[in-house]
Amino acid sequence: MPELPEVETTRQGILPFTQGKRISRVIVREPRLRWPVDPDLNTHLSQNIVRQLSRRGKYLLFQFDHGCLLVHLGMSGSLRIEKASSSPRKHDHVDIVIGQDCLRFHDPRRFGSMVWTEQPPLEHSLLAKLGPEPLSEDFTGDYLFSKSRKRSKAVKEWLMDSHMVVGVGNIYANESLFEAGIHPTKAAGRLSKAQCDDLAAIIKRVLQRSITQGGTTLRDFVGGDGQPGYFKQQLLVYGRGGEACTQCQKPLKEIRQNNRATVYCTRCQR
DNA sequence: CGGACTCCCTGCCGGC
DNA sequence: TGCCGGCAGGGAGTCC
Repeated sequence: MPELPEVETTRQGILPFTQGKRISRVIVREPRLRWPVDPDLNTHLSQNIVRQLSRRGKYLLFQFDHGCLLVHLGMSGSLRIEKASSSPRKHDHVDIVIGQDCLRFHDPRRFGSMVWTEQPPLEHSLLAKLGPEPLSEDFTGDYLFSKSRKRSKAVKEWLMDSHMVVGVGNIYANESLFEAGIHPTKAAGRLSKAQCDDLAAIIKRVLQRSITQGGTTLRDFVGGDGQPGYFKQQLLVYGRGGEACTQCQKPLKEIRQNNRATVYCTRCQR
C-alpha cells in the first residue's frame, strides 16, 4: 500500500526514464480505475514531452505543455519501467510507451487513478484543497496546534485527513503517534503545544527516514521484478497488535477507528 | 461547516 | 485439498 514515501521513491525512480522524454503512445487495457480513464488519453499524450514529473501528496503529476496527467497509486498500485516489448502481466492496466521502454501501471484492486486535466494542476479539484506537505516548512507544531483547536476528532483520524496534511496514511499515523507517546483516540483539540511540536518533528523524521530507505531499493524496482521497499520489519506498532511493545513489553492494543486498524500501547501512549 | 458513513476492488487468510 | 466469507484500506462523495 503506497504511502507518501513509496510515492516519492517511485517518482525518483522513474524520473530519469520519463522527465524530458517523448511519449510514443499509450495503451489502456483496463480503463475501469477509481474513475474511468479518459478514452482519448493516447491522443492527449502521444508525441508530447513530459516537461516535469512532480508530486503533490500521494499524487504524481506528469506535466506537459498542454495539460497534466494526475496519477494516484491507491492501495495496490505501482508504476515501473519495463521493456515495451515485454508481455504485460495480469492487472497491468496502462502502458505509457517511451521509446523502447514503457512506464507500466499495475493495480490489482484498481483503487488507483489516472486523470487527465488541462487546468493548472494545482487548481484541479483533486489537488486544490490539500493540506501542506509534511516535509515542507509550512508543516510545523504551530500549524498543528492552531489547526487542532476546538477539533473534537480523534488525533489519529485527524492526522489522516489530507485536507489537514497530505501523505500521512494509516501506517504512518500509527507509527508517529507511538513515537510521540500520544494516545490515538485523544481529541485533536486537547493536544498541548509541546505535543504538536513533537508530533510535527516526528512525522517529518518518520517519513524522511522511510524515503531514504526506499531510495536504497530504487535499482531493484526500476529495473526488475522487485517491489518498492516497504520495511515492515521496522514498523513499531502497525501490524503488531497483541505483540510486545518495543518500549515497555506490554502487549499492544488493536482497535478500529473509522474502520481503520489502530495499534497502540496503553502504557506508553497517553 | 464538521462528522459519520459508504463505496470502489481483489488478494489473502482463516475456518471448515 | 478446496471452497467460501470476511477483511483490508485511500479518499472522494453523500448525507445530515
